[in-house]
Order: sequence, then structure tokens, then C-alpha cells
Amino acid sequence: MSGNKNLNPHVSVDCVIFGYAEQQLKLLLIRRSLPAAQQDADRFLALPGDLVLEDEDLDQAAKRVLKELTGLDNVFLEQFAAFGAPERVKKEKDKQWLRSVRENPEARVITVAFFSLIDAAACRLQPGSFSAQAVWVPISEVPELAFDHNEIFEHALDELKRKIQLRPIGFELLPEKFTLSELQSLYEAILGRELDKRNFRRKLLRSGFLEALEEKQQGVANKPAQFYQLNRKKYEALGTGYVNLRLEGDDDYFLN
Amino acid sequence: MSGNKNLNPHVSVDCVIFGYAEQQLKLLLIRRSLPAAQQDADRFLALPGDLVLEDEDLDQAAKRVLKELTGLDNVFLEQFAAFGAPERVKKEKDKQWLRSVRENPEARVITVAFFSLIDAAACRLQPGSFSAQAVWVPISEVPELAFDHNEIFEHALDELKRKIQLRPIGFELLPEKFTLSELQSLYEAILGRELDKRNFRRKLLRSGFLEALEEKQQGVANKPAQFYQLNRKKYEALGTGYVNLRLEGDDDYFLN
DNA sequence: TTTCTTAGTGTATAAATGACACTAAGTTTA
DNA sequence: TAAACTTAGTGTCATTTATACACTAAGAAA
Repeated sequence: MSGNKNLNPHVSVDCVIFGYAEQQLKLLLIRRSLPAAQQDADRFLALPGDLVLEDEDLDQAAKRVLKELTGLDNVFLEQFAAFGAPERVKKEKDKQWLRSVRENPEARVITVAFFSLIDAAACRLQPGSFSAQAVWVPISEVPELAFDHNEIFEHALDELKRKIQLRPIGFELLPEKFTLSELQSLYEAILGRELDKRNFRRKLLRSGFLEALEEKQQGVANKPAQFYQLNRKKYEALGTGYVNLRLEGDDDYFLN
Repeated sequence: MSGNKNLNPHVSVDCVIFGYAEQQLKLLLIRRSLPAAQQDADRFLALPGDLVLEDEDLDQAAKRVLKELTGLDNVFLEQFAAFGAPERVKKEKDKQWLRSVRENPEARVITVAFFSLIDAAACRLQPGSFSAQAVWVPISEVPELAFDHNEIFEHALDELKRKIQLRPIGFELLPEKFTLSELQSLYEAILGRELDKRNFRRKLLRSGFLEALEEKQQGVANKPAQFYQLNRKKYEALGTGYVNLRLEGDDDYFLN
């Protein structure tokens, strides 16, 4: 990938991009093809990721790679962990693929992983310039991925479950304007449990991160719901701080 | 450093080790000497860190490097971020030092940072096999450090402030048995604000992570305090989960 | 025996939590 | 055009948790 730029053969970035569509939390993956790929069995899925350039910061690299492989731009990526097991690039299938695309396919590669939440519906995925093709996969149907990408994904999902209770980041997955029911469904999809409607609304509204819009839903076969949007000022004021959004049900410790 | 093992010239680990002694939160640093060091001005302080070995996992590397440079063993290190700005190893003073110890001093190095809390009083620091010498420095007196180590340290301190409110990790900094007043002073030192004694005790005791011992202080010129120890079972059951230890005063968002 | 120092305790008010069930507003359908 | 259907939206009560606040207890030192 990345043509013939000056790559650092030892360090890569990988992006775990979560999206939400059709009531499901999804993961963005790319299809990699083995050298002489002729059928689907010769293709496999991986997180969007690649080596960093010699003169590039890690965050830049993550943005660039994501753009190159999926067409996505202007995504806020947050670093969450580095993965560096020496054997992480040593599975036979991965080595085969590496030999076809890397100048130094035997090199040990440490990867720095980023994650992000985006509105899956709003983004048009552009297949990368090469054979890479980006697809959304429901998180419950994520197959075996390249390298240690399953581990990276699981790690990111844990992180998401935690963070969503400490920072009002859920909005990022929804369109600019959304209803509280949509937001609640999203939280339920992420946390994997149901939440009480009234308590959820009370908590989220009291947090002050939501602004009611004038507008309501139209053309739905039931009482139209109020639209809300993120209160950007308040959100930005939070910076990287945490807020207690702890939702019911985390009886003792949360997550786990 | 590390003799002539098979080093990966592109990836290093750095350890941010916090300790507590004399009522102060301290940072463990090592003194590096420039090639022809003759006076103190030729020495400078850095986080304990070094390149990883080719066949070594990142966590292993952090443990090994910490041991080699400070003599510390059996320390639980937690990865918290990777730092990879291309210019992070390009300051003149750092380059001078790199030329004296590295085979490939011009290489760009990405570092994975770990942090840990230890009982500073209980550990005897052994100077590393080379000229490295480990010292505790109060966090309010940390000078300009090598590379981007000031940034790494600040980042770790933020992380500590957050984590201490989400996980009962403060104990790690104290001797096996400690009094609640000692624990409270420690929390105050970390958070940089005072806490209400009665509320603090109530909160910590109710969390269930503390066990009262029979034993009391002896020979103090006042009412002897009860000793407590960590409830290891409960602590281990928590795993990597979070618990709401949020202490008073984080009025709206915590940290910042 | 008085003084000094830190340990240790309780309460009252205010706020947040969590469990719980009905009405409101539209569209569709018979 | 009325009835049926679907999802939106709301309030209360009992319990728990948060916070602010001041005195007594135990031992050592003077």
C-alpha cells in the first residue's frame, strides 16, 4: 500500500472504526486479497491499517491510512493501545499477504491502534486505490481477521463500553440530529443491555450535552419524536475530561 | 545499554514510575551521562526506558528495562500511550547521548509508555549496570527531561489522576499495611486538593477494598491509628474494570 | 496532670438513583 | 371516519448517596 513512500517497516497504525446503522453497531473492515486471489476464500478481512511513514506522526499516519483505505476523511481518531507481540505478524496467511505487499515482509511490526465512532449512514465509503474494499460488519458477526486484529477489536470494544459511560461520545455515531430513542437504542447496542427509557432520558438531558431542536420527525406512523443535537460548546469544554454518565445496571463495577 | 543484544532500533519503552515518600508524590528518573561527562551539567534526567529486543513483547521489554536501569522487579506496569512524533529524538542534547550509546542513533524511535505505582519506601534502588543512576524526584520538581519525557510524564500524571478515581490503585503506593490517614494524604497529593476526612473514610471503607487489621500504630505521640490492608480478593476480582470511587470536589467533570 | 497531636465518629439536608404505567400524537386500516 | 396500532413522552415515590460540618478519644510529651 501507499505506493513507494518512505515507510518505516517496524511501526504501523490500525483503525477500529465503529459505526451504527440498521440498529446495529458495526465495525469497518477492509478486504485484503492474497496475491493470486481468485475466489472469496482467498480474501480476508482486516482493520484498516498500514505502516507509518518515516516523517509522519502517529496520528497523522492513522488519518492518512484510513483515508487511503476507505476514503474517510475528517475522522477524530483516538489512540488507545499499542500491540507488539513479536509473533503478531507471523501467521502463515498473514505472511503470504505481507510478502505480496511489503518490501520487508519478515520485519516485526508494532502497531499503534486508534479508535473512532462515526455516523455510518452519512459516510460514503470509497474503495481504496488498490484492491482494498471497505465494508461494515455487525460486531456480532466479525469473522477471523488478519494478524491480531480480533484482539485489537475486542480491546477497542471494551474501551468503547467504558468510555461511553465516562464521556458523551455516543452522539458521534448518529446523524447530526437524532431522537432520544435513537440515542438510547445506540447505547443499548453498545452496552448490550436494555436501559429504562425515563431514567435514560433524565440522565442524558440533565447532563447538558443535548439541545432540543424545534424540529420533529415527519411521516412516521406514530407520534413524531423531537430531534436533538449535541451541545458542541459543552462537549468541547469537556475536552478529554470525564463525566459521570454511569448508566443503571453497572451494579457494582462497570464493564466486565 | 543492554549489552549487544538484538535490539529493534525503532521501538522503545519508557516507564513512568510513581512513588510516595515523605508525604510527596515522586517520580522515578535515571541520570544519563553525556559521553565525556565531567560535571553535573553534563548529566540529565530521563525516564527509565530503552529499545525493545527483537523477540520481546512490549510488556516484557518494559519490565526488563526497568529492572536493568533501576533494579526494580515485580512491578506491575500498565501501558498507557505510544509517542511517535518524528522529531521526538532530534534535540541536540539527546542526539549527542544517542550517538554515544546507540548503533543507529539517527533512527526515528517510537516509544510505548507504561506507568506504575510502587511503594517508594520499600524498594531499594540499585543503580543500573552502567552509569545510570536512579533517583526519586518530587513531581513538583521534575526538571527538563530527555526527549519528550516531560510530555510523557504529564500524560501519565493525568492518567493517574483519572484512574485513581476509577480504580482503587492508590494502595500500591503505600506499604502493605497503612492507615487511612496515610491513604488520604496520598490521594490528596495525587489529586492536588484536600478531601474531607469523614467522607473519604466512608467512601473507601464502603468500597470494600480495605480490610482492617488487628494491629495499630505504636509509639506515635497521639492516638494510634488502625492499620488496614488491601482486600486482594476483591481487588483481583475487579480485574481491569472500573468502580465509581469518584471523590468529592470533581464538581462537574473530573480532572482538568 | 496538663498539653498536644492525630484518630475516629454521626447527622441532617439535598440530590441522585431506580423501579414502575399511563397518556399523546400521529399513521394505517377496516 | 372511527378504531387500531405504534412509538413518544411524562411523574412519583422509596431508597441510596453526597456533602458539609465539630467534637471526643487515645496516647506521648512536657
